[in-house]
Amino acid sequence: MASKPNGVPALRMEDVARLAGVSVMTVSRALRTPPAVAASTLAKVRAALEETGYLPNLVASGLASSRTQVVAAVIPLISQPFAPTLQSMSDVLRRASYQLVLGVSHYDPLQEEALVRAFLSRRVDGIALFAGGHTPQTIAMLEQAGVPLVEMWADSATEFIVDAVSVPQRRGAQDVVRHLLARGRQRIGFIGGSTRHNIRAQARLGGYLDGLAEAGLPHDPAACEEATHFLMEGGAAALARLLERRPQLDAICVASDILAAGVVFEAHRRGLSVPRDLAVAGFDDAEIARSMYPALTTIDMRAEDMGRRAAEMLLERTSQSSRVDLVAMPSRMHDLGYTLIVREST
Amino acid sequence: MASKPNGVPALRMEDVARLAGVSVMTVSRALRTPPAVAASTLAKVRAALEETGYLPNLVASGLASSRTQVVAAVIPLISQPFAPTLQSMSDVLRRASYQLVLGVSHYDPLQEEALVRAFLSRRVDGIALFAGGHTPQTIAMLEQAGVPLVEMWADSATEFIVDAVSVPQRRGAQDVVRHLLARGRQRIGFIGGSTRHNIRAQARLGGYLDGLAEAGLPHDPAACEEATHFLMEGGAAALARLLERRPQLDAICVASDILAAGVVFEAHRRGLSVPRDLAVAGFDDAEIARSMYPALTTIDMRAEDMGRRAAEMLLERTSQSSRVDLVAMPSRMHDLGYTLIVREST
DNA sequence: CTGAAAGCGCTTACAG
DNA sequence: CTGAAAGCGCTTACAG
Repeated sequence: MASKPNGVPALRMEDVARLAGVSVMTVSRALRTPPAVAASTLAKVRAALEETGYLPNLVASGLASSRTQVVAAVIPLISQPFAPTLQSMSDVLRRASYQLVLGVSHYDPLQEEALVRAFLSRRVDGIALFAGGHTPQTIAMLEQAGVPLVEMWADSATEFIVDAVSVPQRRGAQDVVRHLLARGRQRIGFIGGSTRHNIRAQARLGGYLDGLAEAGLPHDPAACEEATHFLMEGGAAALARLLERRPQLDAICVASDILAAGVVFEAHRRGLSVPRDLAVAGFDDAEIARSMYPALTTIDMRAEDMGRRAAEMLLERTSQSSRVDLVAMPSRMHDLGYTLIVREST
Repeated sequence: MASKPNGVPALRMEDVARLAGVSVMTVSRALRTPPAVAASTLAKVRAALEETGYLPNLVASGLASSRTQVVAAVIPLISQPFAPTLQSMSDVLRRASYQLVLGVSHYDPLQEEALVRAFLSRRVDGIALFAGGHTPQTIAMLEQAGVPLVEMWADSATEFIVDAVSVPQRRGAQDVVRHLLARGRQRIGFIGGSTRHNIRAQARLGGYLDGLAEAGLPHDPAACEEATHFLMEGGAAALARLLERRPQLDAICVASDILAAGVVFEAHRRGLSVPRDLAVAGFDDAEIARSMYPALTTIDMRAEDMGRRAAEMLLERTSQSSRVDLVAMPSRMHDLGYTLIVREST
């Protein structure tokens, strides 16, 4: 079975035990709870470990202990602004001896469902999802599995399953509009991602509309445009469509920095100066927001805190037991707040 | 053990078998090799599967079969230009019923070693690494484990362990210099990443020097700068340092599009027009290269083909047996070539 | 502090 | 086409 063509099998704990002159249980203890082993025994085991270069079989230990020490995260896209969230999540988990595995859903509830199914089959000890847009089957599987679960990037008004980390995105978008109005802009357009299956896109559009309403400005549907995909090109193309209908806009509230960067590039391509001719504000405080010229005014979404807090919430659940009752459990929502960062683009 | 607080244990194959009135072996076969089961039996099993919502325990099956159906990739950074590689890798692997798991090394050989150790402990069926910069321990572990292995993003002249997918990056950088010279530029600077532990950075710097030498131009070390990190800000800061020493440069050959974007932003910030005052060429054909204004001249590194081919090479090895002899095995290098893409920035 | 026994939930290999 | 037995390499739970 697990043998090379030339017949050398993989090392087992038993090989280490024989070399150290102890039982496998003692090797197992030396690896997991060293203080529970006599110092002299520990030294013998460690010497044998060193000599053989033994690597524990975590598949076997996962089966025996019903704990895989793996946590899964399903993200919509493998790109900014999610990288800092994953980084901090991974850091917190690693310190607790958990490994983070990733799945990418492309904003597709069915792909998310397939990923959740695969992760549950691998018996991960916890799952982090992005809030909203789950299929009923996904939720049913999670409840049946009783796996610790946290949702991230929720809006503070969002529905969620048990635990969530949120940011008041709707209010954030409203603050962007207030800021643009305070800068003297009156004809403010909006570019966002598809609101289908995406509560973040919905919340941001909602905040834009709140901001207009608060100022007594009418909602002009023709001044709103949906980007076809979350790439800079998507933002550029959306601005082109928008300006064709409403060439007199003097500001754009954009629901993502990636899209906003594309908006700025397209404005430059058309000879418009940002912010003189067109003010552009983004969302997320992604890397490009502070790096590009002009630097983007944006909403800091606490991406790093989001990952840290999500990981901590998961760890609290996993420490309780390997299976939890998602339905009966009191749910928790941790709201992180946000900050409007004013830079050169507005 | 694997039971909820309220006492409901996780479903096992045995539960499905009992409901379907067959043995666990028949359920196992129905799941993995349906044609080996009689149609009427299959129907009964499938009904039971459906009714229970059973999810196979892949941890147990991994232990029993010595195959986890998981392939690991260790990447330097979770960002462009690696996303398309991971995407195509993941697609090819999924079609073959393998799952891709990711590790991020931050260009640190010790972190790579820790990741490889973790993946080997989880008994992944294959590992994809970025070529170069491995510790001796990493290589020793891989050889002892006998795990199928492929290295990506090698330069065609690079050393590698067994299998590799490469692009002639050195020649690519040389072509960039030729292109800049053909555009009439004479004072061409260079900005790259740290060449420490990074054969890609080394190859690209080498190509730049080849290009100068070919044209009979002297190598001016003060016209070369190393970015401190692979972010746009790193490219911007590097240009600032470079122009302080050599303000008369009329072109910059940059070893990465991300850095090149930062270079363009910094040029704009200083009131320099790109390409009129300063031509800027990147490398990788990352998303931002075609999206930004001005769009970047760059080298298409076949990022997508790289992932596809790497996955295929791994699958060929895993199909042979679960353990392979990396030392005795004939190694294979697949070179993908590259394309110079001329856009607005030069 | 240490170890022998049983078991985790599957698959392999074999028998019928 | 189907199933009973053995085993994958660990950990749990218990005994000493």
